[in-house]
Amino acid sequence: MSKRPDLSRSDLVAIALEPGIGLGLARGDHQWAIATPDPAVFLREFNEEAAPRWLWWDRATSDLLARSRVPIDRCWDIATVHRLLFGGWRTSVGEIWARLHDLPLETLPQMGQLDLLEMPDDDGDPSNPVQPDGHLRPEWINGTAHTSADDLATWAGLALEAHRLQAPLLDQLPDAVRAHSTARSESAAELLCAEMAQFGLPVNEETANRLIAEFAGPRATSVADEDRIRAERDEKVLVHLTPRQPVNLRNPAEVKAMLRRQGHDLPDTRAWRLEELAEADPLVAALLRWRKAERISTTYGYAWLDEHVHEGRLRGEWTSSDGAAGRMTASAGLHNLPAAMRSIVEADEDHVFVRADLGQVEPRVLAAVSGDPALVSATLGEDLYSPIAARLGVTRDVAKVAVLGAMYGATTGESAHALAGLNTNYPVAMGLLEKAAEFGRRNEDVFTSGGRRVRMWSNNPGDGDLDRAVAAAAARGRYARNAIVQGAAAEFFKVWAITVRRRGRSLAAEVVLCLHDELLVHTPEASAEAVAAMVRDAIGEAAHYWSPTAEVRFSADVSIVKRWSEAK
DNA sequence: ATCGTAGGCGCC
DNA sequence: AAAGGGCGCCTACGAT
Repeated sequence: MSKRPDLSRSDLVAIALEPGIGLGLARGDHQWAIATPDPAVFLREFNEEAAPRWLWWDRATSDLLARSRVPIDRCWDIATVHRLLFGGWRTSVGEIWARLHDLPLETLPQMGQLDLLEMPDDDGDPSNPVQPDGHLRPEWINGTAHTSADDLATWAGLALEAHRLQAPLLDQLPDAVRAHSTARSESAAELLCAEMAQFGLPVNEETANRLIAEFAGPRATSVADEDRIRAERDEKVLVHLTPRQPVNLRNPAEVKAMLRRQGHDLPDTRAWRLEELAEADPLVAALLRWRKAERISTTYGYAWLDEHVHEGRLRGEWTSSDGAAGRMTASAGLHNLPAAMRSIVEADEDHVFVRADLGQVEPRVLAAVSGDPALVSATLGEDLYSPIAARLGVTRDVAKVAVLGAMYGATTGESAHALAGLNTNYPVAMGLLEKAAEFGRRNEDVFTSGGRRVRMWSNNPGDGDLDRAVAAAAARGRYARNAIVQGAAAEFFKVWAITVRRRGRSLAAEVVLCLHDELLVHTPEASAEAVAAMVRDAIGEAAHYWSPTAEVRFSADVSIVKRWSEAK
């Protein structure tokens, strides 16, 4: 193993890092072991010199890179690409290796279980990362076996081998070129997720405390105090009951019974059903107000603040493709913070947010992935629904509902009539959706335009009830119909996000939030205008890289704000 | 006690 | 306008 690798930009170079130990690299048939307490320093140097495409096993490396802020743009994350290829999301390095080598999953060594008594005696040489049965050794996967830079070089070498087996699987997909490009963009998005988790979302804690107090009352000083605050909140609803009686408002069945006694016979007590009754019945109005307050105090109250907000940063876990169709997910309320609380998200001193959200992204994505000429031409203007409405001879609202209904699988209501018009005027797009739905009903996996496998699920084999089987098939049809659009939109969005991440670096701009079609970029005030222009320009760049149909137009609302809640 | 599920609601 | 797709997270409750 030589000391100093000679890398070039076109190379694919596998890396494995372990702080305190060093850095292992592998390229072609060569491996390099560099013993150093701070491997990121070396990696940063190599990256500046040559910027090859870095290859690594999984999120563990992304997390290390995010922590040491190594500015990497081009990468390949084996676990992320595995999720693209196989669908689903629960996976591990051990399972990935096994599937790439056609090893039985039943014999997969269990991580973290010290079955000392059952240790087989023909376990082989523990310094070899590969067991005699072909599986990877758990201590190598969880890193406890990485005790030297040489070990890291070996581990990087295995990542290279995994890539050699993985890349050809992308070639088997209908659009191999596109699938490879998705593999690269999804890998970079995974790195972005590690960085967002690390950086956190800027929050003004003072504002947060004040707002929570407004919605949920003061911070409880004791358990008894907490009970008192809850009882007071409940009382505002119960006071409307005649005769007065105790009702557990947190139990939907009791609430339903309470409403029935009040003369409202409802199948459930969901807010949209209650809203139309609220005007006439003060009890219902009070119940809706109660639910909002209860929501904030239980989910986004002081406990949430204490757990997830520290030193002005809200931090949660980010995953780049956990969603069924490959959407990003985030914990700690980052994706579902109530609108009423978004004013707590505030840029640092001398900083602002550039906030941008893609307009009508899903129907535009449908146009791109189907190539339907009529739908493509509808994307050319600012508003996509107006030309559709004109073509169908309906109002814009009806056209919108119909298009959304077609993508979500709606079967009833006002949109049903307009749906027929969609079928005759946009047969290519509607045909693609129907084809996906048919796959879903038949319980066959579907693929996004970028090549992501979206897994279907089977019925309970023991459950022979025909109605339920039919209902399940219909549900899979709606699911598949939506997944090919939602999933492709997620892929396009991620390309946009990583483009902004890359181009924002020289402007000190940091992507701090991704929300399906919306980006929040934390930016020094001085470069705000430049970042806003870049974010806008990045849409075209992302579309050029991603879009299967070049003519489709995408656009975004971009604004410069101090707080997330501002502007739109 | 601990787990999974259902109803509910927040967001897209 | 209709109530269709996705996610995370809360409480209550029944099964284990």
